[in-house]
Amino acid sequence: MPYDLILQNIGKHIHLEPQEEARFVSLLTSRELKKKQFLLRENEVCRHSAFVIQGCLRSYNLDENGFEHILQFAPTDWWTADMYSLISQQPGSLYIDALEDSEVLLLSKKDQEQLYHDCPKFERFFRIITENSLVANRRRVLDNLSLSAQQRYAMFCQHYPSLINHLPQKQIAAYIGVTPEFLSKLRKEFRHS
Amino acid sequence: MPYDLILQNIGKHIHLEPQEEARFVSLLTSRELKKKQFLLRENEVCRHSAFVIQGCLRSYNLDENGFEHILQFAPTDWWTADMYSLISQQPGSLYIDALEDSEVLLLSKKDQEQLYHDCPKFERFFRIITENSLVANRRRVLDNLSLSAQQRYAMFCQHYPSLINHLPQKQIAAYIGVTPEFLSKLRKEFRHS
DNA sequence: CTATTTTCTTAATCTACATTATTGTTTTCG
DNA sequence: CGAAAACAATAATGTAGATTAAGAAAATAG
Repeated sequence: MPYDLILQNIGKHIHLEPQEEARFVSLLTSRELKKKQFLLRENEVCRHSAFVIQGCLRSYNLDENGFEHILQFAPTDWWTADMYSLISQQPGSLYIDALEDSEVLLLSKKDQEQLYHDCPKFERFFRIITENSLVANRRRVLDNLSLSAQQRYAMFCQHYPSLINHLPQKQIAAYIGVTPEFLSKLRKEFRHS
Repeated sequence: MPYDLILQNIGKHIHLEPQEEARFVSLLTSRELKKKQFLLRENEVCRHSAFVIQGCLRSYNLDENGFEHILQFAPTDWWTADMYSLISQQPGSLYIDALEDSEVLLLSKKDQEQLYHDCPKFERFFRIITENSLVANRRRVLDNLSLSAQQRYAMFCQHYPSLINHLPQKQIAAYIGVTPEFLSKLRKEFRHS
């Protein structure tokens, strides 16, 4: 069964009894995504938290010129959602799609809130991973304000070594905030230093 | 008593019984900060969550050239902390200081976790405000990637109208990620359009 | 109230990064 | 497999925003 990974993921922060595990997995639905297939589009309402058990997703928006800007990569063992839309149940601005053939487990907002109510441990779990995500995003805000493109690329390599050889460079460029052409230049300098 | 504001702040998301309110406020300590006085410095361990009841704080870091980059303004009715340091209890990279004479209420990490344990409602409260902060920070990451300085300034004016006339421009520049000189130029264009 | 410090404006010059264009390479897929 | 599409490298040119400098205005302190 494909639930080992998500139960392990939760187990990093809270301990679940067998019947709590059973209850939890009973709420999950599975969904396969082919490469480039969308889990969510701009202006849709996000109704689920998604946990990646295979493959890799990304969430991004489009600017007024149609360029993509990547908010998050979600490889295996990561959670993803348009948090603004999920919380407010208003149309969001994010696209979420698959960078390769992938599989996700979905937990609906309604079930998630019911879980919080029935078993506060789950609220603790999501409180903790939300805190961790907040720390990472605050770090990224400050990095974008205080580091050069060269330094941001170095940080990315350091922080996500497994993604570097896995993702097309243009995706990394759209994450650190430079054009693919400029990243190509940066990498050349990198090699010679 | 100066606890009305913080109880109201909490009351926006959860309902507390009188004895829960009493328990909560008994854990708070108050601290006054003169303008420019620090609540936290780089390399210190952050041991408290802070709630501003008077004045305005800011959290920022220094880049390799000694320039300040502002992560957050915390006016009256806002929470602030170095979340990375608070969670990990490792030395952090943030400075937190007062932009004007201010007063904060402090809740220690230990007491906060005890509260979570004794009364899950508090965990819900902090889960919710952490989610809201995450949404705001993700929005800011994408704005920094996809908007021009002009547009980021316009967003700031729209999102924090009360801060615009309250803060020195150089602080706003250090928040949106431009030099004060360039912001001055932007504002001139703004006026003539 | 005055002196000092901090903040704001303006303008000239500079640079990190964007844009555009071209060519070569790799991946995808029928 | 072979054709098409996506990706990457390189280089010439363009520009948003940085840097430097200097003076004016405002806030602060003594």
